[in-house]
Amino acid sequence: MRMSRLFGATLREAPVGAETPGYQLLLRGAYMRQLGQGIYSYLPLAWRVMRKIEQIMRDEMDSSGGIEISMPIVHPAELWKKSGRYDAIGPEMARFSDRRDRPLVLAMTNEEVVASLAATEIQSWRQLPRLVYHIQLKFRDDPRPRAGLIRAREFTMKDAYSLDRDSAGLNTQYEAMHHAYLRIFGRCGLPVLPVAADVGMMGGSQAEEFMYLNALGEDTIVLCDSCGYAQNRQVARSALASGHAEPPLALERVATPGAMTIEQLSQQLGIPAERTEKALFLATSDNRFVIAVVRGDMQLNEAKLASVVKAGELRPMTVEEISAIGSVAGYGSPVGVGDRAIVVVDEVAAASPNLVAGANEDGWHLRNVNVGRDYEPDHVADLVAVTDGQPCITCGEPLRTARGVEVGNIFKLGTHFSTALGAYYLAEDGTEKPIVMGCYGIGVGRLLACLAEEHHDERGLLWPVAVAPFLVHLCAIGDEGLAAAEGIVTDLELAGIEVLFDDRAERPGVQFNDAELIGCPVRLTVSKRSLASGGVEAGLRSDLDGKREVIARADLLEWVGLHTGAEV
RNA sequence: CGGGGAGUAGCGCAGCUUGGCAGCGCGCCUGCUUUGGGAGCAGGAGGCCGGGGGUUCGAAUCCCCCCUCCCCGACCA
Repeated sequence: MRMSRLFGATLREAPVGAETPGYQLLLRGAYMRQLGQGIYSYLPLAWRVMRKIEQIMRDEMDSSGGIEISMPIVHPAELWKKSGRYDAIGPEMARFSDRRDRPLVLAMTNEEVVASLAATEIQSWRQLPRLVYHIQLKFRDDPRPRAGLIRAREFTMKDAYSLDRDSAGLNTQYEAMHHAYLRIFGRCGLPVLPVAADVGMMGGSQAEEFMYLNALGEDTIVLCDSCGYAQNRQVARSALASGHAEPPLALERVATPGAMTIEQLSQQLGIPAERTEKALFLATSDNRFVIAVVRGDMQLNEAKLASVVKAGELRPMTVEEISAIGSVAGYGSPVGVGDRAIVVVDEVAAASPNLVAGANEDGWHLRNVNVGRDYEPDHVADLVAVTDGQPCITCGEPLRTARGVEVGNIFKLGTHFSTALGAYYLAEDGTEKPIVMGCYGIGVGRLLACLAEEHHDERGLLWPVAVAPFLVHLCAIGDEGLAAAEGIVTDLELAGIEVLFDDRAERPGVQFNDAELIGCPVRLTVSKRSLASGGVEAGLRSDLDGKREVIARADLLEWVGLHTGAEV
């Protein structure tokens, strides 16, 4: 490819608003341009990287028994109503209607379509297992897009769906996808960590996310360096002491004027926070009231609570709502008001006797509150957010937290979608059974963006060979260089090597800077000077300060193959 | 949605407080010179100053409304 034909020019300065280094370089290097919030055009360079990533995905999906299909991006709303997600999802899904007012949606993902296809195409156990996948645009009206392709609204996703007779089959395909994903990220050159994740509100029994650990990530991951425990904070647990062993004491009112927070409370009463409990008053989106209780020294993990009460999202109750159920903001507890809300108590708080809790009366608390005696919880469950330094649940060593970008996930769906959309098969024993599904996604653009964050230096991008837009960047300096370059390009391209040929009449400094910005693995330079010393100067992008060798034209292919592992 | 910030040439910015010719750097075009680390000289093109309304003799500048984009918090590949 001649650089003079490339669409898009490199920029000396990054446009405002591009905050992360990888995103800035992708813009400066003429890889992509923003069209609107969370919406991007891919220029030729990024498009080539995308296609290479996709090809790696196809390769690994196919060798895992997958078959590629292509499903629509516009779906009848009816389909999503059948699965229950039309109402469950909210404004994140783009909804519109056609000219006859039939409601449509833009695909966020394709479980419904796959289930609906399976309903017509799969009749017999003999046709299972199956794995279908496609690579296609998705639209999610994300409330807050950011960091370029790390979090876009329109994005390309590789999504695969497994169809099985039973959960044993699902487990097999799930495991296969787990390993395929590790190979995909490995081949692309992105370090990832699989972590256990929340299964969300659509049911499902197991989920893992593939995390690229980076400070710009939006997920918090809980890690144990000693035993390798790694889970999303949404589900992570730690080994926590369950409190003091002492017999329950008599309930006692205590005046605590102005003690609205745990900190003030423990100061006033001269007791540690772990001898208190705090009650959080929350409401579900369908306006069910929830009182969540955790020990005073711990933080509530809302994702865990939402999963217990099967709520999509939770909001704090208003002061008015809190008084309406007989409590007072700042002095709340389930004691005496527990029957007016769903009471969910963290298992550590439930096992801790004689805690100080709110009296549901302004300025008063209660001593020696005991769960089960003073109020009856509807659920006792793990509700606590893990924080740095807490002991690991498997080995007891201190945990640490890290930020990560979720670049892929695998998910055991079960039979929710197949039953909702009528995807049944006839089993060997003659009975009709629902197909057991799994789904497996990777964000292609997000993967590209993560690669840019991972592989760059102060001068520009630095692509791994497997995904580089071109293997070789050839700078031709001056008329002599330009004349000699033509033949070299032909040699390389005939050998199957992708060359980005800078045929512009730019000064050497401009060409070199652009080459470093664009970041192809090999840089070749041909000029009067290099020709005088016997050929073409060759160097690696990853070793800018390393020695550059002059290679005879006849030995170029060998040099490139040797230094990049490329087939020549 | 809540909080903070920004829209002026392709990109980066000044001008706005105190109303009076729309500017600077880079990039772009033409010519000459130059050719191993973002060249020099000369000449040039390019603007609904985000949009609408208002105040004023006069608005990029003051007032009101709207739109867009970015960043920080609740959600996802």
